[in-house]
Amino acid sequence: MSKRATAREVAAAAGVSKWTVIRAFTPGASITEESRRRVLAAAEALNYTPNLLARSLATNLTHQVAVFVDDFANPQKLPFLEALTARLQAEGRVVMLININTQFDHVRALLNADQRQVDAVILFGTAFRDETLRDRKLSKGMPPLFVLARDSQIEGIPAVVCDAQLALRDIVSHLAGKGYRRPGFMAGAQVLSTALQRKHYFAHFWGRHGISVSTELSADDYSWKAGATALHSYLSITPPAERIDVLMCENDILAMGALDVLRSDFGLRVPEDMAVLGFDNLELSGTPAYSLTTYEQPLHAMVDTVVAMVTGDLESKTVAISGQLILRSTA
Amino acid sequence: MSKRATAREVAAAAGVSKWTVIRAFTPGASITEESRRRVLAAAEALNYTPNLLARSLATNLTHQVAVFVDDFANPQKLPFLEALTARLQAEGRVVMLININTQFDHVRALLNADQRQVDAVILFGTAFRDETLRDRKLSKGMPPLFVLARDSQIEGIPAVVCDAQLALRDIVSHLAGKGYRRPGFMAGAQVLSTALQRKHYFAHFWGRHGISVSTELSADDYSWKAGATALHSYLSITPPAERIDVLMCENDILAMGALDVLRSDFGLRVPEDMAVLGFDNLELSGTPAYSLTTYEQPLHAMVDTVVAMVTGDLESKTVAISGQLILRSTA
DNA sequence: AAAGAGCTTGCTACCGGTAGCAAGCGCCGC
DNA sequence: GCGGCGCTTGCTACCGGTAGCAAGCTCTTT
Repeated sequence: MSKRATAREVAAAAGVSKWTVIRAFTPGASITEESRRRVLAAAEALNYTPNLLARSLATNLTHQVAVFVDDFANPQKLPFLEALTARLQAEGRVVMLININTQFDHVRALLNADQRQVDAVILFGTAFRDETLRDRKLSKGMPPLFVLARDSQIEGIPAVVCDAQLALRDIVSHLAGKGYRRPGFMAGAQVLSTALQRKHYFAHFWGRHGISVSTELSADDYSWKAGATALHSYLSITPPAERIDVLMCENDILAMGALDVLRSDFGLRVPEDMAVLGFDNLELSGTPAYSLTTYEQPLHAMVDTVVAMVTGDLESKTVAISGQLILRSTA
Repeated sequence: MSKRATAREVAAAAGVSKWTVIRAFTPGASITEESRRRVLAAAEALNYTPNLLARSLATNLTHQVAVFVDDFANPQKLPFLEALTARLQAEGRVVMLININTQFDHVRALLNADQRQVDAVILFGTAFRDETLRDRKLSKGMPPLFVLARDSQIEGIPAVVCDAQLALRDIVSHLAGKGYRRPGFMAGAQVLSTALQRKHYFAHFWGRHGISVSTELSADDYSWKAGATALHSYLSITPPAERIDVLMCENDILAMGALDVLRSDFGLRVPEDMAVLGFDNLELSGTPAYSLTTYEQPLHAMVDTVVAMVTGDLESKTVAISGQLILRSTA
């Protein structure tokens, strides 16, 4: 396992200077066809390819984009990651996947991403406090930040989200039309802003119908178990007559937990005894086992948009894109 | 947004040479406490942190590990990615997530990873042909390769897998004990080696009971839909009397598709009319809606092992780790 | 034939670190 | 008072590219 060949070595083999070698690998550079052929032949023989590390150091461009994720429980992350990596790779970028957790928090991750000179950071669905950035860090040339699939709580940091206002308007309008009158909301983790947005508009549009949303459940995190636990305790302490007749869950994973508790633990019928809605449209939400009414985020449009901002093809400012209500049997 | 401070600038501010600045940031370097304090104070003021790109170029060590993934349909990828990123980050490494697809194949991905000088490449559950590496690429100092959660088909490339032999021994022994006698196997994509291993041992251990596995279904990929479609066509063309009495699916996602078709489309009882098993133990496999009997891969042990190989704390050679049979109600 | 335009090539300087040599310095013992 | 040891510091050279200037060359134009 010998070391990689360098431009200098190729130059020696081809009988030119190393700068001519570089030019053979630089599109649009000034070089004769003859020289280029000789260099490429030598490069082929020596198995030379340019060292991108050295290039990045010199150009101050790594073509690497850091993606921060702090919640791997929601399967919805996977199709997003697939689309993000595919789109960025198509644009010649590569994803650095950073797991934000208690050992490796936002500050440390940002510092690391900056030291590695990434071209941009995408905060994918991860909560981010204002204080974090006040950590005297934003001051010096941090890479540009973008928030994906969650609202940006920070002035000047653009976000690309599913339009919660349109989504909840459609949802509430559908539910009100169906005759539901006692709505409840289940949020994942209270502090997060997306929860606030969805919850906010849910309450807002019910308010237009003269109905207030007084029941707010909160799950510990975004997982089946958390959704199941939250609804289980609600049903345990609330007599049937006082229960809500429709439950809007912040996402599908929570909704699935809620559905299983309703059907299996309490033997209730959905949607007759209680209707349930989710948000995301996971593959498994469409199965007969769940058949969950939900709202599909415009995944590809969101990813395309944030990638365009990263590459500079689109002005970087907060954008909300409309998704689609998916009617199934739970509401 | 000014540029990052460099060691040279900090040196000027602290009144020392840039090498002394470097030493203040190098653990164990020879420097007086006095100098270190002055340098760190200046660095703090200028918000200096070492540029890891430049360091990588000089040391030939990037502390970046490329992870190749070519199938984002299986939710099982997510907990693995979570553990992988967390463990590698704890070891001071960072994950470069590469999406292998038709636009960006293994050869291109390897070339790119090599040009970026990653310290290692982890092929996570991705199929890899011998020819790919014969692409006159392995010759020159490619980063070391490791295969995770799939067998290595290539001599000299270590793999970290769940022990299929033990797993299928336990599974078949359980099924035979329960009285099943007409086993069938559903594979995801025929060419992949893990499928071959699991299928191989499934047939092997049934053979010990004098029973041969003649029914082999194959799904187009690893998704709920593919599993559902495959079983649907089987049930459609096979009269009840000739059907298998237990179906082993290569993973949980396929098994879920199969379960929904059995129960919802054909109104059959599980496990009375046909038992079903999966492999992976997804979070949703444990829900009342599925309650799937499955086999849990030793996720953390596998991740710890491959990370130890990457960091050099463990000899790099193929390892199979035993998992655990999870008995639920489908078998 | 001379001059100028335009392409090609090599060069210096630089990106921001690391490695390891050698000089400077303080301190000790003899 | 001098030699020697050991720590600290600065230095040169280098990692493998990029940027942009300037010299060399060809070819055209007058």
